[in-house]
Formats: sequence, structure tokens, C-alpha cells
Amino acid sequence: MSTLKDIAQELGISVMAVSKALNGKGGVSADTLVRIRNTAERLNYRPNAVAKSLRLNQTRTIGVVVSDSSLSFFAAVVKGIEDTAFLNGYNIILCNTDQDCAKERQSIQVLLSKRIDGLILAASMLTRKDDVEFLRSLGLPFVFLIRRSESEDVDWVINDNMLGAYQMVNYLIMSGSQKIHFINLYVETPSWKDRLAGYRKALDDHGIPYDPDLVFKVRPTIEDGQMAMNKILDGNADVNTVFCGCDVIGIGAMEAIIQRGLRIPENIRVAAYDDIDFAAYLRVPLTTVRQPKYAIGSKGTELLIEKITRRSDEVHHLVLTPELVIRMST
Amino acid sequence: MSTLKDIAQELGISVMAVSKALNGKGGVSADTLVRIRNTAERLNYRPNAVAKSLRLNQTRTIGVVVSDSSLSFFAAVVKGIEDTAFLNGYNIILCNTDQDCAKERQSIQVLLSKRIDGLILAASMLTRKDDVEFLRSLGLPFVFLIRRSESEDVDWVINDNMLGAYQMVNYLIMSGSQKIHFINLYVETPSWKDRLAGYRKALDDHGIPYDPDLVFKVRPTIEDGQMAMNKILDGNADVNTVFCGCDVIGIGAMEAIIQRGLRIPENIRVAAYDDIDFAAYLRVPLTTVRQPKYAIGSKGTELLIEKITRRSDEVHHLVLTPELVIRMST
DNA sequence: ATGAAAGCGCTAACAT
DNA sequence: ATGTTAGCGCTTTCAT
Repeated sequence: MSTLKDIAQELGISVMAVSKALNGKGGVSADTLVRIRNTAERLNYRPNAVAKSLRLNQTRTIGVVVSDSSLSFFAAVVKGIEDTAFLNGYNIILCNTDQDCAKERQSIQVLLSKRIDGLILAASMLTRKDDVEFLRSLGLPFVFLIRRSESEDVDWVINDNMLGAYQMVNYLIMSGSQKIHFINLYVETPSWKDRLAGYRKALDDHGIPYDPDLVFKVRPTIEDGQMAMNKILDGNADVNTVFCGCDVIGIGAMEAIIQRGLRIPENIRVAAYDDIDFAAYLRVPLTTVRQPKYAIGSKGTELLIEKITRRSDEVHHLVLTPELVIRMST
Repeated sequence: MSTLKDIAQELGISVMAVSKALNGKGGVSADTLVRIRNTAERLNYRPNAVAKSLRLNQTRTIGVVVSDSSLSFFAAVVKGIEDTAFLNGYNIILCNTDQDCAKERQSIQVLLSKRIDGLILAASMLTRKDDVEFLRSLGLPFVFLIRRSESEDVDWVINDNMLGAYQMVNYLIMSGSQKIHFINLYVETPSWKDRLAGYRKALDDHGIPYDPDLVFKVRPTIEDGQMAMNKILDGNADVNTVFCGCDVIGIGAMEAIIQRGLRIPENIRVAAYDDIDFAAYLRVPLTTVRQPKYAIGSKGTELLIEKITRRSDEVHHLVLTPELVIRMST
């Protein structure tokens, strides 16, 4: 792999001249410029971004930590991130946390070593107030995506979880449901609380008392959704409507219902959250709250790059509006 | 952000001593070792991987170019890659090519500038023989995943496309189908050809003549699958069985069939390829060929790291065995 | 227009 | 056990 020095020696000129020429900085005669370009081409010169990074103290690389990039929902967010990063001349280093707090911190430390210019935390486990101290101590611009922090003075891009849950539960009530089970996610993040608040507010607005026995917490897997639904069905003859914390849980719930020979929505109505790619093509097309997945990724990246470039300390909260998507399952 | 020098000055010792101590190289007294560690801790020292990379000529970073990381199938492969990279102390820079040859080359050039240690090409567009020259000219270990190259002398990890297609078509014939439409992917890659070969071989083995009019090419999207299926249904009253090049196309095909009030599998049998996460939970649970998605990613990464470490020039072809998964759609 | 010097943070090789 | 030298490839600053 050839270097500026190689080109300079080849031409009997200084390294500086070559550097300036190849970076279009001027201060080089038209004649030498051409000769330098040709030689660079011939020697198959590729600028060494590592050396550049060391010198300029910027890597044009963004760190992305996400709980599980293989889940349909996160994969869409990551695509939004990567596309936007690419458009702005950045690359992304992708790390999975597997919902493991320690692994998340470890990954962040590695990214820090690699001197990323900024950090995206997608569905982070570090949402507590004291986690923010740790994140701040890194001295690095960072943005929360999907899940917000409990601390108000950091940036985030999320969908309006309270509104989404409210809209869904309100719709379910308006269309006839009085008793609504809620299989929410198992980590009690701010998003989790916001959705619960939306659920409760909708009940409240319709004068339906809140029954904590109707609320469950499970991991976002088909199996767990199925198990939770089975438990609900086992314990209770009177199940009418189920609102699931994400589509994946909803798929498991539908599976449990169908396996018992019950029909959706005739016997039980099922609703969920996210609107993943295949939500419209499931056993029963799923009524759900659409999160603007790709936009969360792209807006979040724009915000981060803005922070990297401007270095301003304004706090930005982007709360994107979710959309109720009514399909056959209700 | 503090450096070795900061620690050295603080302690009034040389930079070298600090470097050795912090890297566990020995040659430091137990006493100074402790003092160095403490000071490093206190100054919140993080080794600068950029400087290390420049010095050592290795970044412990792998480049991953993939056609579209948001597609369920690729997302699973990428997870396999990232997990395995992490386990071996590597990070991945993820780039999407969007099936665009020029973008793929551009991304590779950028990765090359960033001095990645190795390159993974997942469903690359650079499968032609002359593309290999370009890839070799990079002087970088690389591995093809999912899609193989036309050139035999490069490494790859794929599933046995010929066998998978053969097994499926053989099963379809054995279970009663004589006329089988084939909606294959639109890029005529080696994988594409292998699957067509498997399709033809199965027909052959059963004495069924090959009819090119039954073979179609579409992009791997639900919409295109749907359009293709509609075209088939429009032009032909006698449609019995459809084998789709991937599950996403299969979803589109099923949608078209259902929208016409036809039943799956009673009126038309539908089979596909990949076995994406939700294949079992679709409108009609999908009969498909399971690719070992995660394993393709993890085995491919192991192979690449092996190449990075050993620098041997043996060629490895890992052809993983696909599995026929029979569900309700046939 | 061109170049020399210095240094980003680190480590291998070689003193002491 | 500890330190010195040199240099990875690049760019900023300051000559000429």
C-alpha cells in the first residue's frame, strides 16, 4: 500500500506538495498537480484514514449500539442510520448489546478506544439517571434512539409512546372492548412507563378502572408472547382483547390463541406496537401502532452529526408521531 | 482524553514504562505497575486505538458490505457476523450496497482507506470473474457470504443452493405437483444459476420436461412477488404450484393468490427459500428451504479471521446444508 | 509555489 | 527495570 512519501519520492518533490495536491488545497502548479494525480493513480494510492484520524482527531465513524440488530424493528432503524451516515460521509461500527448492561458498557469502551466521533444508543439499557453521568464522562456526543433516557438533559429521537398506546387503547374501547389485557415489554424503561401511562389514560378517559392484574411483562420474543397468552387464557375464561407491547409478542399471542381453536378477532382481539415489515402478512393481519422506524434512525443520525459538527450543547428531543394501523386482528 | 504521556509525566517516568505496564509486557516493577495502573484509572485513560492501529498496522475491524441489512434474512446473517467478531475482539463497519455495484465498490474503497483487516461480502454484486481481480488488488483477506463468486479460487460460505432447490422441487413433485412455476430472483448470480439447476435436475429426475415459460425473475420484495404472481395468474388458468426464490417473494405471491379468493394450498401450493424468522407465522405458514442464516455469518467470520491471522492462501469453500421445512402452504 | 519541521499517540528495537 | 530513539502516514505552521 503506497503512501504520500512514495509518490513524493517517485516525483522528487516534497510530501507536502503531494498532500496539498491530493486534497485540493491549492498551492500547487497545474503541471505538478497532474503529475501527482497520475502517479497516485499508478501507484494505486489510497489515503490512510487511520493516519488522518490520528492527526485530525476525527474518525468520521459513528458507534451504534443496539440491543439486537437482527430483530426486524431494529434492523430497519439501523438501515436508517447507515444510509444517513453514508450520505454524510460517515461509517458506522455496529455493536449488539443483547440487552446486557455490562456488554453495552464494554462495547462503548471499545468504541471510545477507536475514537468514534459520536455514539448512537438504540434501545439502550443505560436509561437511568446515573447512567448519564457515565455517558457524559466519555466526552462524546451521543443520542438515544427508540428508548429515551430518564434524564431530561440528553438528546433523543423516539416515537410518542404515550400517544401511541393511548390511541390504540382508545380505539379498542371505542370499538367495543371494555376489558383489555396488556402484555408489555419486561424492561421497565421510560418507554415502557410512557406506554403504560397511555394505556391508563385511555381507560381513565372512558371511566374504566385500571386493573393491574391485566398487565404483564415479557421479553420481546414469539415464545414469550405465546407463553404469556397461554397463561392469561389458562387463568381466565373471560379474555376479550389483548394489547401487546410489540408485534413480536403479538405474533406469539396470536399463535397461542389460534392453537386453542379460538378465532381472531371474533373470540379475541389482538393489537400490538411497532408495525414491523411483515405485520400485514401474518396469520391474521395485525392491528398495530406504526413507529417511523427508518425515520428514527435517519433523524437520529442527522441530529448526532449536527452535534458532532456544531458542538453546541442545546438539548434536542425529537418525538415522532406514531400512526394507528387497523387491520384484521381487531 | 489522557495519553500515555500524561500518565508518564504525572509519575515522572518514561512513556515506555507506562506502555509496557498497561499492556502487561513485563519489565516493570510491581511497585510502579500499581502506581501506573492507579494513575491511569484516575486520569480515566483509554488507549488510543487509532494510534495503535497506525503503529501496528492492524485495526481489529472487519468491513461488512451487504445488499440491504434491513431485510430479515440479511439481518440474521449480520448478527452472526457481529457476534463472532465481538467474541474474537473485532468490530464491524457495516455498509449497505442497495444492490448497486458502484456503491459497493465505493464502500469498499472507503473501508480500505480505514484500513480494515478483512472484508466480508454478503450477497455481493461483485461475483463475476473480473471482479475478483479488483478484490485481489486490494491486498486484503475477503470472504463471500450467501452468494458465491463465479471464480473458484476465492473463499465463500453459502448454503447448497442446488441441493436446496432440488429437495424442494423433488418434494413438490413427489407430493403431486407436475407443473411448477418458479419465481426466482432477478440477478443472475451463481446462486441463482445453482437454484435453477436444482429445479431442472428435479424435473429431469422425474421425467418432466423443462419449460422456460414457467420461470420468472423479480426483485426480492413483497410487491414484486405479488406482481409476478398476478401476471402468472392473469396469463394462465392452469396454475398449480409456485416455487419462489425467497420467502419475501413468497409472501407477495401468497398475497396475490389470497386476494383473488383462491386458497393455499387447496388451489395453489406455494413454496419458497430462506426460512426467515416469520415464515411460520404468515397468512399461511410457509413451506420453505431453511438456510442456516446465523451460521453463514458466524462461520464466514471465523473463516475470515483465520485468514487474517494465518495469512495462508488456501481456498475454503464452506457449503452448508439447507433443510426442507414443510408447513401448511403446500 | 514549494518545502522543512514538528507532532498526533503509540510501540519495536535497542540502549543503559 | 527503565529509558531513548525512531517512525507508522498524515497535516498544520511557518519558512523560503
